[in-house]
Amino acid sequence: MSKKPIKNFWLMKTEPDVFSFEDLVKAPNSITHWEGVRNYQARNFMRDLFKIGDQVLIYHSNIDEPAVFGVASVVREGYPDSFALDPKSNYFDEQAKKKGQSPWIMVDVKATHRLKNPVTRERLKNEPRAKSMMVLQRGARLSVQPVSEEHFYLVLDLGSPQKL
DNA sequence: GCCAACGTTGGC
DNA sequence: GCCAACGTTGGC
Repeated sequence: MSKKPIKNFWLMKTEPDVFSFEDLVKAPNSITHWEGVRNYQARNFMRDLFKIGDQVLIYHSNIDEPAVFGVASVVREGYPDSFALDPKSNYFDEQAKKKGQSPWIMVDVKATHRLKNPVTRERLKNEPRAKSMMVLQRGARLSVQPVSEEHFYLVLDLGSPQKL
């Protein structure tokens, strides 16, 4: 008898002007490395808790109507974000370069479902069952956040996911 | 474009 | 180790 693996659920924010869910869909095999996370708490989630098969809600922030647009799954667990060492990258980290080692972590994710009805922030705010979602809390800036299983499936229910 | 909330930096 | 100053995020 094998133990059922514990799957985690996450939400990752992205600014669609920089990288959108559709950009992820269009990437080779719909896979990309999620570079540029420069917050320790978010990094620690990716380093310590992201497991292959975990499911991720992809959320667009900093736009008129912030919303969850799709679902991705983790296909590679945490590894060093080498963009921190590349002076040409927007995510260059001078300190990391000096040390010759990147303290930052990235993961690879693959788009699996597009939400036919993107679930807007407004919609979630009007949904009592979503009230405690981290992304809705005042001042919640964390770009990588845990999501409960209940909230994950609630968003899917509201969004009419289509398999890619 | 504004600004509240938050994280980081650096002087002391 | 405190905390003011500063920079960034991101909703509105």
